[in-house]
Amino acid sequence: MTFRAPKGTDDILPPVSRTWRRLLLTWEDWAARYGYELVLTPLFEATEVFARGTGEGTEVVQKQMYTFEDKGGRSLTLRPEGTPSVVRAFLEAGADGILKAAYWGPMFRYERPQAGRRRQFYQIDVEYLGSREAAADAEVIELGYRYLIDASVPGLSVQINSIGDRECRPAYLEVLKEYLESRRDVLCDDSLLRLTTNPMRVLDCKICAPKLSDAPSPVDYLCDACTTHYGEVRSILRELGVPFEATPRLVRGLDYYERTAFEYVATDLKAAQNAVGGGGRYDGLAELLGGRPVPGVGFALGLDRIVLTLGDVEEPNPLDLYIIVTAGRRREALRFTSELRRSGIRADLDVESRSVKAQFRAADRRGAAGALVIGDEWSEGRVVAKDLASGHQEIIRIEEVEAWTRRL
RNA sequence: GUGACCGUAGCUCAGUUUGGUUAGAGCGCCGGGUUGUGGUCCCGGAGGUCGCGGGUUCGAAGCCCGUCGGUCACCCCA
Repeated sequence: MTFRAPKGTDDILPPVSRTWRRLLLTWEDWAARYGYELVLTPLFEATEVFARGTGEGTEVVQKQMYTFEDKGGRSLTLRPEGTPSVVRAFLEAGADGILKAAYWGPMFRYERPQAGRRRQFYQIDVEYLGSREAAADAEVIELGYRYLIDASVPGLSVQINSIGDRECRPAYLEVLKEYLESRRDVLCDDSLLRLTTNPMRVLDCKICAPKLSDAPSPVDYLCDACTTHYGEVRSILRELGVPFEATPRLVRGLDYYERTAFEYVATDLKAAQNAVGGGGRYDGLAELLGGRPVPGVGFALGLDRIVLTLGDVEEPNPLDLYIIVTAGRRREALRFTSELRRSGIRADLDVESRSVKAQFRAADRRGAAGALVIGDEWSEGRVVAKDLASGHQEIIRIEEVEAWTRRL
């Protein structure tokens, strides 16, 4: 073995890739049902898009970006997340009104790999741009929930919170800082640093949080507008039948979030990285990128993590018919297989001219429902058709093959 | 960025304790047993620079150092 995939990246091959394919197909279905349209943006952007969008203060921007200079001297960065790109694209297109965007693809962050944390990882994303309404928040949260349930993620819990907006957060931060100053003695080194850079994140610290149970929560300092918004989001979610847990200590790691913040947690997952998705409202992001105000709310789901929660169940590569080629009938077999495929039957064959025995074995391993022998009977317009589950075999006319297959 | 554990066949692992001659098993893969018939069974085959580099030694998969990689946790987040 000479080359390996770079550290923290994965090759996704069968049979595991079958699960990925299924997850992506069902995702396309759910996105379409909720009226979200495909939006594709570049995998890299001007570094500034993330520096200003994702936020200079975030760990992601400070330590985790794959940044490089191209031959024209531009500083570019492989996207560590998708939201700033979509907002940038919306602004660049001069779009107005509402855009409901759905997409999926690889994201890149330079980190030490572990279970559920890769350097190239895959997200399923949704952005609802152009509305400040709580109904938009609720719809986005509902869509993610319905999809994850359909994907059968075990032990799913939806946790939501409101972290205030530009009106009320500054006052809350003052109160929080004051409180944290008074508890300096119990804070860990990291939290002492965060006290000045991003005090809300201290509430997220695994070491300190248990000792700070009496810390002020953002929800208790919301302005009237935020309180109303948060109340509406919750009441609509109840109306829609989406179970959730109000989690006052939930805080997000990206700077642009305000008001609604939420996470999808796979509580059954033993790995430390059990947040299978997360998101929130980002009404200020467009302005951070130098554009006009465009409100928005969205989520990102970690595909790799979803797959992780599903365990090692192997999915089949469904096949209706395996075509068995005998000596001298190769051309006929190729042509007939093509006809079957065009009529909607999942058919495959062996191009290696191996023994009939080997081909039957292959048919069995592929889990094909039936096998067809293209042999001497072909000259009379007939083929041997074998039901591989029962072992029953008969000679049928070529025109009957399609109907015979559908009965299997 | 910090720490712990681990690298032997495609996969899962034995062999390292006490260095000793040709490095093993199961599964998987390919072929034969039926020159047109799968799953079970029997037989055979392919496949390994023992992660890589250096050192100690008459001799290293095994001991020492380094390095790369993997896994998990911290941190961070999807």
